[in-house]
Amino acid sequence: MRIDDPGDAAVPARRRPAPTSKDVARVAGVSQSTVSYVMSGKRPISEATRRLVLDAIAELTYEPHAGARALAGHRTKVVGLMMPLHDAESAGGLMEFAEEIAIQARRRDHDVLMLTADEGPSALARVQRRAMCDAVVIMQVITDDPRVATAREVDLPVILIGVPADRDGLHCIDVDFESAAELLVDELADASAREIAVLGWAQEWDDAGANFIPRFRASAAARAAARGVALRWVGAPHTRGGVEAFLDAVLDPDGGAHPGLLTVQSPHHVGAALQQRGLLPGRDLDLVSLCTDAEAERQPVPLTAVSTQPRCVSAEAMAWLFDLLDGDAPAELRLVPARLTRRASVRPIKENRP
Amino acid sequence: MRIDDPGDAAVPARRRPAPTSKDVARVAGVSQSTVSYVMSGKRPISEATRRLVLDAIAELTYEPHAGARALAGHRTKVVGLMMPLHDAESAGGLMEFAEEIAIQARRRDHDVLMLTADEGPSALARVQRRAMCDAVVIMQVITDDPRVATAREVDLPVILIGVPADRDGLHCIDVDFESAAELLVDELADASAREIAVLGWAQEWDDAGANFIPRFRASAAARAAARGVALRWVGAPHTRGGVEAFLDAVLDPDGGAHPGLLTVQSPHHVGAALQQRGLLPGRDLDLVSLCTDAEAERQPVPLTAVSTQPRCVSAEAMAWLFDLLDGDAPAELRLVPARLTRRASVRPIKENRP
DNA sequence: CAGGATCGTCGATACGCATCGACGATCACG
DNA sequence: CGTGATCGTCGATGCGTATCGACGATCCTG
Repeated sequence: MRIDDPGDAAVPARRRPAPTSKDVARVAGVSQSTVSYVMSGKRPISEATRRLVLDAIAELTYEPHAGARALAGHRTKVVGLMMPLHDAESAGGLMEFAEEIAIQARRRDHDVLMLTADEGPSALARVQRRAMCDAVVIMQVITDDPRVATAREVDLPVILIGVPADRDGLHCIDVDFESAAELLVDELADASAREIAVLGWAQEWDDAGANFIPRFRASAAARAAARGVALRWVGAPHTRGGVEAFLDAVLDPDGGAHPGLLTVQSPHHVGAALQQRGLLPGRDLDLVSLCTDAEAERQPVPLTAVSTQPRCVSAEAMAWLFDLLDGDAPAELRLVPARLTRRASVRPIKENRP
Repeated sequence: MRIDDPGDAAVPARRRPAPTSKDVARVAGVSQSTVSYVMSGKRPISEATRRLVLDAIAELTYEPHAGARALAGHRTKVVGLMMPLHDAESAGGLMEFAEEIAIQARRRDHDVLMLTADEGPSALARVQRRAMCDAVVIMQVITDDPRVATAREVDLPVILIGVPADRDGLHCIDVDFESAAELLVDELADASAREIAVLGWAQEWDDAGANFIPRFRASAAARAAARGVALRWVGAPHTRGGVEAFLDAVLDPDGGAHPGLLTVQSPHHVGAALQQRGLLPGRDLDLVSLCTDAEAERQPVPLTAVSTQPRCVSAEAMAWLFDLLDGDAPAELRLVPARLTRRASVRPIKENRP
C-alpha cells in the first residue's frame, strides 16, 4: 500500500496554499478592499476595474476563506438543517426533502450543515454560539416539540416544518393536510362512494405528537359529512398484517359494494393485499392515497393520489428563509397546497366531473 | 400576525453578543492565551488555573467562534458528506448511513456539512478552497466516478464509500460483498439446495457502474461452483411485475423441488408474490436476502438475511477518517464484513450445521 | 546557596476578509 | 474658470482564536 510516494509525479498541486484576496489584489493591481467590494457589490466599482479583478479571480480560481468571511462579515453562508430521527417508513420522502433543501441553498451560494434530531435542542444553542449557521430549518416538528422553546430563544432565523402547539412568533410551514383530506374525500365522493374507509396512520405516530393526523382527520370527517358520505377511520399499523385486518373489517364480505378506500401510507401493501383477494383498484373498487408521486406511480395500478410534494415544501421553506435573512418576513403559518393527480385506481364516472 | 412586538417581555436574551475567549479570560482573571491553552491542552496548565477557566467557561456558556478558530487554527471541525443522488429504492439504508456519520462526527465534537452528488466534483474543490471542511466522505462511489479524480487532486483527506476502478492512493471502504455472497450461497447449499436462483439488481444499477454487482455475482458463482450447486442469475427490475416474471422463470411449475431463492433487494415484493402463489418461505422453499436487518424483520416471514450493516460501514469510515486527521493511515481498501442472521425463511436441516 | 532546568503564564502577532473614513479624480453648473 | 458634488479607490482597523517567544517563579542538583 504505497502512500506519500516521493517519486510520484501525479501530485503537483498539493500543499500549495489557497490564494487569498490579497493575491487577487496583487494580480489585478488594485487594493484588497477593492477586491472585496467587487465581490460584494457594496460600493460602486468602474467596469474596467471590475473586469481586472474578475479576471484575476478566475486566473487564481480564488474563493474566499469561509472562516475569515464569517469572522469579519458576521455571516457564514451556511444553513443548518435539523433532520428527523431515522424512521424507515418515511425515509423516501425525507431524503427528497433534504436534497431539495441543499439544492435551494446552493442556488444561493449557501451550504447546509446537517444536524441530527437526537442531539436535540442543544444543537441549536451550539450552532448559534459557535456562529456556524445564519439560519436553521427544523424538520418534522411535532405538537409538543422540545426544540421549539429553544428555537424561540435562539437569536437565529428558524423555519419549522410542522406545526407546534404554540407557534406565536415562529415561522412554520407544512403541507396543507386539511385540503389534502378534502381533495381525497371529494375524489371518492365524486366517484359515487356512499362510504369511505380510511386506513389512517399507526397509533405510534399519533402518540408521538404528529399533529397533522388530527388535522387531516378532522378535515376528512367534515368534508365527508358535508358530502353526505359515511367516513370510517381505522388506525392500523402499516404492516401487511395491519392492512389485512383493515380490509377484513371494511370490505363487503358479499363482494358487493365496497366502500371507497383511502390510505395515507404504504399504499403498496394495500395494493398487494387487494390483488390477493382478486380485487383490482379502478375495476372492482376505488382507492386513493396520500403519498409521493413516485410511490403512486410505482404501484401495479397507478394510484390516484394526493402528493405531499416534499420538494415544494422545501423550496418554499428556503425561499421564506432567505426572505427572512435579508429583511423581515412575517412570523406566520404557511400551508403548501397538496396536489391531486388522477391515475387509474378510481373508476371513472362521467357525471360530476368537469 | 404579530412580530417584533416591543412589549413582549419574552425576549430577554436576544441580541446579546456571544461571549469570547477574552470574556472568559477576564472572568477567570487570566490571559486570553491561557484560556486557549486550557481548551486545547497544548501547554501544561496548573490545576488551579484550569479550574478557574473551566468555571468561567461554564458560567458564560462560552463556545469558541467557529470562523475565528478556522482562520487561526487551520481546521474547521467539520466533515463534508457527499450524499448520493436521490434514489427511492435505497433511501432507507442511506438515511441510516448518513445519520450514523453525523453521530460519529458529533462524538468527536465535529459537524457534518451536507454536499450533494449533483453538484459533482466541483463541490470538493469548493469546500477545499473555502476551507469549509477538514475532510470529506463520498458515498456510493462507482467504477468510473468523476469525483474520484478530484478527490485525488484535492488536498483533503477523503474516504470513498465504494470501489472505483483505480483506487491507487485512495482510501476506500465498502461492504464485503464477496463474503456476503458466499454466506448466502452457503446458507442455501447447507439447506440442501441443488440449484439457486438469484434475483439480482436491476440492469440500470449495473449500467450505472455499481461495481459491487459484479463482485457479488462472481463470488456467488464461484462459491456455488465450489459447492456443486447450479446458480441461475436473473437481473430483473425490482417491481412487482419483475418479481413475478422472475418467479415464473425459476419456480418448478409442478410444485415439486423449488430452487433456493436469493434476492438482493426489495424482499417484500418477493414475499408477497410467493404468498399469492401459496408458497411460504421456510415451509415450501428457502429464501435468503441481502438487505438491512430492519427490512428482514419487517417481512411476514422474517428472513434469513445478510445485512450490509450501514451503521458499521459509517462507523468504520469515520474511525478511519479521524485516524487520517491525526497522523497518517494507509491508503487501502477496507471491506466491512457482512453478517448473516438466521431467521425463519430457510427450512432447518440438522446435518451440515454446527 | 548558587546554578540551570522546568513549569506556568503572559503579551504580541497573524490568520483572511469586510467595512469605514479619507481622498484624488472627474464632472456639472454657475 | 472656480466650486461643489459625485464617483471610484485606497489604507487602516477589527473580527476571535491559535501559537510563538519571552519571562518570572519554582524546583532540583551539586
